[in-house]
Parts: sequence; C-alpha cells; structure tokens
Amino acid sequence: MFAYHRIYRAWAIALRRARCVYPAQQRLPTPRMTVAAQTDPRQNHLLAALPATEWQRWQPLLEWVDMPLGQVMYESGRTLSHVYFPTTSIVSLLYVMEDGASAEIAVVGNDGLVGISLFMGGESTPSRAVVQSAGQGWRLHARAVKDEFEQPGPVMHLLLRYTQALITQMAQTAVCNRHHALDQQLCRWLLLSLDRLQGNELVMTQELIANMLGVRREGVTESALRLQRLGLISYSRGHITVLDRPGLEGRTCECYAVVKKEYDRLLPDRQAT
Amino acid sequence: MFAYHRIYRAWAIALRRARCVYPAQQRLPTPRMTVAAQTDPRQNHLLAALPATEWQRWQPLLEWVDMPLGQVMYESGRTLSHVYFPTTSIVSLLYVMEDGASAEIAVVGNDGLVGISLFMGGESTPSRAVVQSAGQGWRLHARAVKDEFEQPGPVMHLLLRYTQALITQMAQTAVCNRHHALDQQLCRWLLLSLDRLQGNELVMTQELIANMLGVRREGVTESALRLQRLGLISYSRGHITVLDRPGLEGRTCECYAVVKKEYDRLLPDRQAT
DNA sequence: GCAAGTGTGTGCGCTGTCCTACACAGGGTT
DNA sequence: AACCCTGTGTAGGACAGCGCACACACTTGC
Repeated sequence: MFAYHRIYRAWAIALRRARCVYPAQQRLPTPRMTVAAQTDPRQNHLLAALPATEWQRWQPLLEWVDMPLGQVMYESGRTLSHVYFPTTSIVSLLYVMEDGASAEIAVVGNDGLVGISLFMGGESTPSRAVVQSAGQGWRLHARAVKDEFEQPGPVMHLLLRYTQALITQMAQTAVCNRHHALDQQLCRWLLLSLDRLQGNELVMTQELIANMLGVRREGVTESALRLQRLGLISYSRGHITVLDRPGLEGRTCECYAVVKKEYDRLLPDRQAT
Repeated sequence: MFAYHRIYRAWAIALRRARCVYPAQQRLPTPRMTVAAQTDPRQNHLLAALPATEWQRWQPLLEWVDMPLGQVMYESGRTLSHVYFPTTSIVSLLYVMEDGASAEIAVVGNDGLVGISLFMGGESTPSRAVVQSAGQGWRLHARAVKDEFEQPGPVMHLLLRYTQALITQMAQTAVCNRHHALDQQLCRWLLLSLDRLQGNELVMTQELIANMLGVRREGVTESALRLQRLGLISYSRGHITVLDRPGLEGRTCECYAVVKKEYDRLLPDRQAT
C-alpha cells in the first residue's frame, strides 16, 4: 500500500532531522553567534504596527529567541507557552497525518505571529509549527498576550485582522491544492517564502519543500528544474536563488496575488523599520 | 486548454441557477410557507450557547430569514450587512477562481455563523457564501454583532472559539484536498453536511457536490455509485439518503474525525434546545 | 584520499482524475 | 401521449503525480 511509503518518507525525514537538523540547533551556542545579531523586534510587521503606547508596554516583555531550522514551535494539540514574532525566520504551519504524510497549511514570517490559538481561546490546534527557514524572532509570554488581547483596542484589532489574513492564506492553500499544478504551487511557495525574508536566497532542500507542499521530492525536482531552465531560479544543494522574481509571479497561480492583496488590505500599517 | 471547459462548467451551473435555483427563491412567497415554520433560533448551537443575559439582549434583535438553495449570502470582497445563524440550512464557503472553477473552503450549518469577517475586522473576505441546502436561519445586524463583540466577555470568546473551529475545518480541507481520494472526500462531505441537518436525507445534485468539492461531476457519479453499491447511501435525482452512517465514517479519511473532535472541544456548550 | 552520508537527477509503470462525448431515464409540461 | 429538461451512468484517450529503483555529485569526517 502507498501508505507505507509515506510512513517511510516521513521516517526518513525524521531520522535525518534527528541527525542533521536538530544537531544544528545544539550546534548553535558556538562562538559569536549567541548574542551577536539580535534583530530589531520591529522588523516584525505586527510589532511595528503597534501604536507607541502599546509598544512601550510590550518592549520590556519581549524575549529574543533563536529559531533554528526544524525547531518545532508547537506540536499538534499542545498548549503554547509563548507567542512568537519571527523577524528573520519563517515558520510553517503544517498538518501531519496519521500515516506521516504532511501538508503545509500556512506560512508565517516577519509579517505575523505563531500561536493565534492562544488568544483565539482554543489554546491549541491540531497542527504543528516548524521553523522552515532558520532565523530569529521575539516571543511574548502567553499570559501577557492574553492580557493585552482582553482589552478591546488596537492590539486586539490588529491581532484579529492578522488572523483573518491567515485564514485567507489557509483558504487559498486549500483551493490551490485542489486545482493548481505543482509548478504553479512551487512558484507560489517560493514567492510566499521570499516575501518573508530579506534577500533573494532561500536555504531549503527539495525534500523539505516537498514535505511542505505535500508532494513527492521527485516532483519538486522536476518542477525546480523547469524553473531553472527558464532562468527563474538557480538551485544548488539546498540553496535556491531567485533570479527573476517577476518571472515567478507570472508563472504562479492567482492564489499568490489574492493572498498578498488580502494581507496588504488587512495589514496596511506594517512598516519596514 | 482545460481552462475553457472549466469556464463552460461554471457557465453551465450559472445558467442552470439562473433558471432553476434563483426562481426557487422567488417562488417562495407562496401560500403557507411564508410564516409557517419559523425555526427556533436556538436550534443554532452558537445562539443556544449564549448565556441567559446575552440571549435576552439578542433575542429581540434576531430576524428570521428564509435561505433558499443557491442564495448567495455574501460575495467575494463585498461587505456584509448581517451575520447569519443558520438553523435548518447549510451554507458553503467557497472560493471561485478566475477561470470559474470553484472549491469549498468550509461549511456552516446550525453549528455556526456566516460572516466572521465582520467581527474579525476585515469586513469582507475573498470568498463567497452560498446556501448549499435550503432551510432557514436568523440574522443579526452587523452593527449589533460588532457592538456585542467589542465588549470582552462570553460573546467574544464564543465567537472566537467558533472562528478557531472554522479555521481547523479550513486547514483540514486543505490537507484533504492534497492527500485524499475522491471517495474519502465525498464521505467526509456527506458526513459534514449530515451533521448539520436533522434526518438522514440530503437534497443535493451530484453536479452541485462536484462544484463544492472542486471536482468533475462524473467523478462524483462514480464515487457515489461505489458508495451505493456498498449499501452506504441511496441516490436518486438529487436526493441522497444515508443508509449506513457508521459505514461512511469508516470509509472517510481522518479529516472528518479531526474536525469533529475539534468542534466538540472548542464548542462543548452547544445544546440541542 | 576514502568512506559515508546527503542532495539531486532520471526512468518506468501505475493509478486517479480530467476532458470529451454520448446514452438514457425519471419527472414535469403541454 | 409525446415532449423536453434535468440528473445520472458510461467509455476512452490524455496526463499529472505517485511509488519505486537507481545513478551520481558534492560535502564532510576520518
């Protein structure tokens, strides 16, 4: 049965992670990395959009965190202790099925936060959040977020508008999964990731992309090759460089534009610091 | 190109609706139907879950509405005037693509409400809400909902928890679209619809189901035939009778159970009046 | 330098769904 | 009774993505 191979694929990933990804996390407390490049919290657009009063209240409560590749921010059904605001990292919200197959539901970068279920009242969700691109972020204790959220005002409205944007992204993912070809989805995915990073390079193996998109690794290879032959990207052992962004935008499906437009509409006040 | 046929399919539906579905809506102000069977608003679980104080405030504001098959509750990008609480009807949230193809994002029945974007702050969403199974409901003016929501308290938390449940449903739809076979999805869809209705019969053509699931009508025919041969359902010109509900549950994917469990977890206080 | 491990490219057969086209039957209308 | 329309069943070719099995290149560690 096909299921066994899904299990195998998931296992393979898990094993590799156990050896490769997680060690990377422990490898981190090396020389200069530790304190070196604390990013400005206001690189996160949500934090940047906070009014001055709220920002002053929040600032001392924020705690810098490093977010290494593969780190699980929360596990399906588990309650979170913090809400995370990525600045230079990207987090994937994905659902892992019983047979080990997975699919990305949404992606969060410096445009948002991880852990909406905390203020939505559910405390947990049946999904998993994994760092998809290593970087940094800031976190706020769950208690603090809830307290802030309970007071009707700009914070609550900001968080709710962000949640609605996230809902749009999830809905569009559903539609895209149903109707669009892998090529288009890959373009969409690359663009979504690119928007949440600075620069035009992603550190990401095809295997991981396949897991996010919920397809085979070989499929990603073929799609990526097509994009490469068209001169849109250049690929090499876990490093993707986007050469022609407009080209990607022309090749993706409408889903990308719909989501982007909705984010811009709902969260207009995000400023690059 | 395939796109043309998608357009054709969508057109065919549109044309049929123009002749068949919408007239049904105008046909309604006939003899006894008008006032006859006003359903109890508290058949809607959200309304039923309101504490006594809130319920007394809301009750006089609720307005009974008939919801005929095919009625568009809101259109992509349009602001809603009311929030709707279905009692005996089912509403599909679906996204219609540029080429006319569509896919269901979530389904709302007597377990929820239509129009979360009103209190989430976005005012609109890039999706469409269509009555998928004719019935009735109650509505509340947008202003009233927002006012209630602004006061931190049980109403706000109830609505937010419902929103989170809806998010889970959307996420699971995305996963299901990616990984599961049409047979399983059809089972899931039937069960989701069944849960939101009384009785074991659905009034629904295969063509409409296909539109909701975002697949071809022929695919639904084949799947439905398989289910019929197994004795799980019985089908006849737009009337589906579920004969063996446990059988359906055994044949569907895990998605159904995940969503149901999450609804039960987040909205435990829903009572059948 | 060699070995082991990791990331990527390739080919082949299979299955599910799509696209197309058409047959047919139940129900309502005239 | 004859008719039309809608809803359902069927079939065949095309194709995308899957499952599988390998080959190979680059990197890292010994």
